Amino acid sequence: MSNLTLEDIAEQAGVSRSTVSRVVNDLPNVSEDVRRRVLDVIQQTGYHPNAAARTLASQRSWTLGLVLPQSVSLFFTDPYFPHLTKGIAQACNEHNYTLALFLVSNKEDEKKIFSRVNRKGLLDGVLVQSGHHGDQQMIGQLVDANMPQVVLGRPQRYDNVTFVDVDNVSGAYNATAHLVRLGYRRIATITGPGLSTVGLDRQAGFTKAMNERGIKIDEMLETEGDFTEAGGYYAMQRLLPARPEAVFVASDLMTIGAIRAVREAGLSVPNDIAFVGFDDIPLAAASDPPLTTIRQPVIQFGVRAVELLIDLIENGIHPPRHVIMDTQLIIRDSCGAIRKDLISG
Amino acid sequence: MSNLTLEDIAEQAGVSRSTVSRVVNDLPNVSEDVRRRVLDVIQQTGYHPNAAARTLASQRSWTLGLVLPQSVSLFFTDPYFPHLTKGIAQACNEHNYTLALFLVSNKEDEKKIFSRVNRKGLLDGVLVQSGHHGDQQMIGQLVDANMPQVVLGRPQRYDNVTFVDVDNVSGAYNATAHLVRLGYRRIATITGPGLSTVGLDRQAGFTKAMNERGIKIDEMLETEGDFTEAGGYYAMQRLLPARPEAVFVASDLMTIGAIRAVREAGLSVPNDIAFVGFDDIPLAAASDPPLTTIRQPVIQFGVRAVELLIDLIENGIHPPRHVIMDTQLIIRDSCGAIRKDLISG
DNA sequence: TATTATTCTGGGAGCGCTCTCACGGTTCAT
DNA sequence: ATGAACCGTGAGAGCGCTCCCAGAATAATA
Repeated sequence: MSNLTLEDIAEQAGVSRSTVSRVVNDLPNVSEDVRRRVLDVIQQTGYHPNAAARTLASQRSWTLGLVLPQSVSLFFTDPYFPHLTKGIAQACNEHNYTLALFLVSNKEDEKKIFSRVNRKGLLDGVLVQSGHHGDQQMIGQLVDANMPQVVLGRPQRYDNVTFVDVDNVSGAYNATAHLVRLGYRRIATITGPGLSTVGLDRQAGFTKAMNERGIKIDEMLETEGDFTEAGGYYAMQRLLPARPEAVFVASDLMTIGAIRAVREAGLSVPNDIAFVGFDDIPLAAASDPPLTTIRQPVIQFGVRAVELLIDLIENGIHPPRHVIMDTQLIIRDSCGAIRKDLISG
Repeated sequence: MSNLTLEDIAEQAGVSRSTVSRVVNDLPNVSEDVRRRVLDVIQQTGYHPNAAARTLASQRSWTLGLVLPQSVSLFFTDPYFPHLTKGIAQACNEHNYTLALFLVSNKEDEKKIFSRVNRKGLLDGVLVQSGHHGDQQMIGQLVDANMPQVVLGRPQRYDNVTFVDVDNVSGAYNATAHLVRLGYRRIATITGPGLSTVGLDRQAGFTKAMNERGIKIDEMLETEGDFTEAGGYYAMQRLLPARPEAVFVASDLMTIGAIRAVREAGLSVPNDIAFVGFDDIPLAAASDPPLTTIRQPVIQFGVRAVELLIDLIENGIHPPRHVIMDTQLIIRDSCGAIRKDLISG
């Protein structure tokens, strides 16, 4: 049906191709009369401009790429990434960009994907999720290729790259400080993988809060998770013999796993062990008990990243910008705040 | 850097543009000698063909669209869709297609997205998730526009459209039959939304199993959920007064919510009420208790859909095909099978 | 009224590729 | 030796759009 071209519309409206192009792109210098006539023909025929031709001629594809590296195969497990993707997709719609999704699932994929991402005439710019340090290669290559790029999360080396991040340090700090405030002293932490900046930052926030409060950190009370539910479960089993009163866990999903381990050991949350998580995934409020956690502005995060990228595309490469977004402590039951209130009240 | 064209490579290699094109596209009729020479130049210069130009000339974009309608804003809540997306993305990579993601988040979006999806020169074909009956419009429009399309899940009207679906009826049948086999008689069900074929099919399977076993269905034991955790929770609260012995729930996420309601009522799973869910999401195995459920071949499902779509694109529109995939009963603790075994053993 | 500025419109030259066709050079059967 | 068949190569004509530039038409100024 719609193999119509600009030329066809021009003919039917009795004007030139250039004029139709002006109407389609909403440019000035077209008389009201002509504009209406052209618009009518377009309406009647159901004409849509050909995207490839437009891209070729204008050197703009109106398409953004979202690259999620291999370490994010968690994609379908932790609701964080789908949620983020939604924010990004929404923002793309808003700005009339198309979103191309690149999920790297193995080392072989990575090459294919990079050559596709880097191909001229496909993407105007790229959002890259920063994951383990092994993923950083892509970022460097894109810098070299002069492809407009915004990194999601703080990359390992970030001096010449624009990124958006959440203030993980202060988030973790607040979570830990909250536990201290409630009177806990034997506070443990389940960290993220040591290779990720997110994991490291959250651990740093924990350490900072403990140090500032003058609480010594027992090394038996620090253990590493991998951001999965099962990872949280096993981490907690390792922690249990050291008898922590409270745990700051670097993600909600791991917290859910950790609580499962606590239950299995015949203990209860928060009476025997209190928890604060991170992320505020939808399940956090519905968990048993509801999770006290650090909320990230996930949707806003995605939106902001897209805005930065579009700015980069449309206004050229200026000095790299670093946007850090704030988190928020959400108090529910898992930290025992309510119980404490009752006692002190 | 790479604003090289075919012509540049041709010049450097001392051949014509056509020959370079043949080499790049791995076509025959190029002497080994020349091919090597051209390949060398490409290697050295880091040349990549321009995607838009290729698309314009060949009328093929090597890009597939994935459209998730508004009713799937669950996207970031139920792990099912991310998981499916992963399967699709993987298959796209495999076949060297790029995946464009279209998440409809409101009515306004829908128009924008449709006109983008339908635009010539952007997509070679589209995967559309079938959701509520309100979403069916897109499918019809794409048929009208002659856009190659594969529907994910069975659409309302499906005579002239290719789709992939899971055998929801037999899955639900097996789930229910399993509960009957374990000796339960007061069996309830939490269905999906009445507007979705998935929900309806699973309910049909439940009904069929009950009828075949000669068990009357108490209408107090049927209630509708919306595929969310909270929906399962509230549905279960409605069901509790009717005192069911067992419940077949149309999704794992709702099952998790339902179990939460049971616990809050001071009852235990599976001792007081047994459960079978549907989907086998990753959390199902880690839930407390681990969920007996119907596993869907999610990844395979996505892969199959992509294969069908590519076939449609490359070999033209033949009679629509309907692929139905099998499910599998995964027995864990929530159905009480283990307890029953102990009693009978 | 003559002159200059301003608005509208059409023509043309690409954007970087694919694909058909034609042509010289081999190789084969006749 | 002669014609047919075939392979490797290059030239040319698009694919459907944007965007610059040059006229024509109109409006504003002297």
